[in-house]
Amino acid sequence: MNPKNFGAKIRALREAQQISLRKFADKVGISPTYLSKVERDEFPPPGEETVKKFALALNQNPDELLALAGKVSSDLPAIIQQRPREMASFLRTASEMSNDEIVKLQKFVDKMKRPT
Amino acid sequence: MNPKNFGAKIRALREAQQISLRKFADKVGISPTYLSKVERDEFPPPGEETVKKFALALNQNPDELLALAGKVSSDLPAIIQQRPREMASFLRTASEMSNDEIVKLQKFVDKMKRPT
DNA sequence: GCCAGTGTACAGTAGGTAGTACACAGTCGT
DNA sequence: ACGACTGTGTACTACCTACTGTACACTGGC
Repeated sequence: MNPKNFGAKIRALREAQQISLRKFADKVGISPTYLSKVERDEFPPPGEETVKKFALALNQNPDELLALAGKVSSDLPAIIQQRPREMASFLRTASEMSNDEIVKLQKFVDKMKRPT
Repeated sequence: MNPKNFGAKIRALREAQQISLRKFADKVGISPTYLSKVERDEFPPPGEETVKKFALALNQNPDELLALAGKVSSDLPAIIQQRPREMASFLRTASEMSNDEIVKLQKFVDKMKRPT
């Protein structure tokens, strides 16, 4: 929930790929210093764009990595804003659902997606 | 979509209630100066908490007023973060739905809410 | 024993967000 | 014509986010 172990996760993933801190920093376009602090959770997680670059470089799901960073991809708020009442109500209901219910809901939505 | 007429809306609502700028500023806990600028869209909309106070004082739906301000209530991102993949996927699908489909979805969710 | 590469400590900064204080000008009732 | 309102222009400000540059210490290979 809180972004306490974001950095640790990044470090673990990076080390698993055998990339040096400097190379990785280069790849995602930030300074090694900054990355070092972020990986040791001495600094809070970077901004949305940078986290997305992390996800790309480390083959992770961006939404999940962003969640670990305590953020959400900015397209989601934008979607909510287009139907604020409906989406807010939906999300608040969904937050109380069990996993089973979420699965059912996903299936229902999937069916709507495919024509008929 | 963009918060261009947020201020105008606030002013209209406030005038409809016959409340003076100063009284209203007092009520929501900000300075009259600031409110003046906000109402004329010279300043961007205030922060989340302040907008919620606006909504309360003006009998508006907070989520809708927040949307007009280009924001979302912070509990919604928090909900997304608990199931990032599912919620992100759902929202992106929902953003392409017609109004009819949204209504259908709402009904489905409602049915899940009520036990059996 | 050097130097190339590893990570880290220290000290900053630029830009945005969410406001405030003070002083002023116009209007209205008495 | 005075006081008590109304809204507004000018000028800041404190805090936060998302970083950077420089310099340093340690380790391994040649």
